[in-house]
Amino acid sequence: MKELTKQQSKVLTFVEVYLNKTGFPPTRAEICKELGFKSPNAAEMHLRALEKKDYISIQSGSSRGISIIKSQKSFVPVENLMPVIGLVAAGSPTLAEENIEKRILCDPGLFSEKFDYFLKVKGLSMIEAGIHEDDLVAIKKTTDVKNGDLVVVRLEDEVTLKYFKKNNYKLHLVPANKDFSTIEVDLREQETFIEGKSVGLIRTH
Amino acid sequence: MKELTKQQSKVLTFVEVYLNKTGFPPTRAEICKELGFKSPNAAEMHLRALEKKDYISIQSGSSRGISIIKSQKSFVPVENLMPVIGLVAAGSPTLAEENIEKRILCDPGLFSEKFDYFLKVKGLSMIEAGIHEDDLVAIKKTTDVKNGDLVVVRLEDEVTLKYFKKNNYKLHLVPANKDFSTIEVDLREQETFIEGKSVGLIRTH
DNA sequence: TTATATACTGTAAAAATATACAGTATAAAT
DNA sequence: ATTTATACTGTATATTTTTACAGTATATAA
Repeated sequence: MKELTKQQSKVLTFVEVYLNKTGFPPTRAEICKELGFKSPNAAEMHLRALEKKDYISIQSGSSRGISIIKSQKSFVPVENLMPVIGLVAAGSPTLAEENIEKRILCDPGLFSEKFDYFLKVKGLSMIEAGIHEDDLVAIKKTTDVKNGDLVVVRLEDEVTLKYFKKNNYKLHLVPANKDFSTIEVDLREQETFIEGKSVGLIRTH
Repeated sequence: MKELTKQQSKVLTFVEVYLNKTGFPPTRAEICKELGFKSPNAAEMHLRALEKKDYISIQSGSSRGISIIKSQKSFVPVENLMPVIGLVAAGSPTLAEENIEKRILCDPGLFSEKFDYFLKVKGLSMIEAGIHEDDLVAIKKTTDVKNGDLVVVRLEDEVTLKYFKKNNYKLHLVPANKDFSTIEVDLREQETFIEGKSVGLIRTH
């Protein structure tokens, strides 16, 4: 694919944005208005250049006869690429790009509730809940959790996935493995961050 | 959504097809040519009706100013809508439309191997493998299975999900629950159909 | 029977649009 | 020093396109 000049790139972007917004391509005049050109010929020339470089095709004689030539890039809407975050020992499971192991194509509404990311499970502390190492647990970012919910909690710099149980000032983070013991936290003494709760799980066999 | 007349439906379909083919909407004249009308007003009237019924919007004064109003139906490519089949006692888990409980948007390449459908798990026979009731197990249609694979097998009219183990003429269908016993099959005596194997799992919490 | 909706034809004109042609200006390449 | 590419202005015009208006015909509902 040939390189575009700055102006050509702007024109192409505008055509795509316009198309996205309205469902049909812009006229030369509309391109001029957007980019501040005073002559329709300016737009015309850029379109011709884009056509020569195979970014668009122009149906001559037709109004708004511009088609974007689809590149091989995936056309999956970005909101359906859900990030996978490793359950790292230190720090929050933030959605910063550097924490994202990969992205998975699926519907954010795949489970009963919408979710924000997948957390990759480390360790066997939840094995009796049918949650295995390397399973991807779908996490919805929320602090609104109830007793019995499977939650992602951060204590100091450690992030953990456990069942949530709270009475008064006492927080119990309950594992599902008899070899592990419940983490007991006094909320008056230790700061805790509820990162979210699990709404689903996927596993690759 | 209001019902369309036959002609309105034809016009709408043509607009969609044209849009798909060219990337921009047709003119009244083009609609007329396609549907055999002799007056542009015929197309105009159908478009107005489609607009009134909220199937399209028309940007007045603009050429080709037709936008399709996207219904709530997903416009996701059909190949990414994976069918979910209930694990019914009788018959093959076929992909016939009547067996499909629903479809789920996700990538067929979500797991390590491509799969063809989801099977909804009934019962607790695989609980120790972390497979719960109502989990959706991703099944790849294949007869090429190895010992240790999690397979979908049909015996007579019963379909079951078990671990696969075979030596000579003896087939063992091994559950993962000590309350269940292994199903033993003599392949010389009983016909068995290997429907496929599991390549992954999803669960809604 | 008289509306009312569907489904057009036919014509015409105003407005939108593409597009050709003649220039200007500037920076980088040869 | 001259070409070449980029990046426009400004004008004009042929063509495309929308869209209004005046009709016709037929079936269905009130």
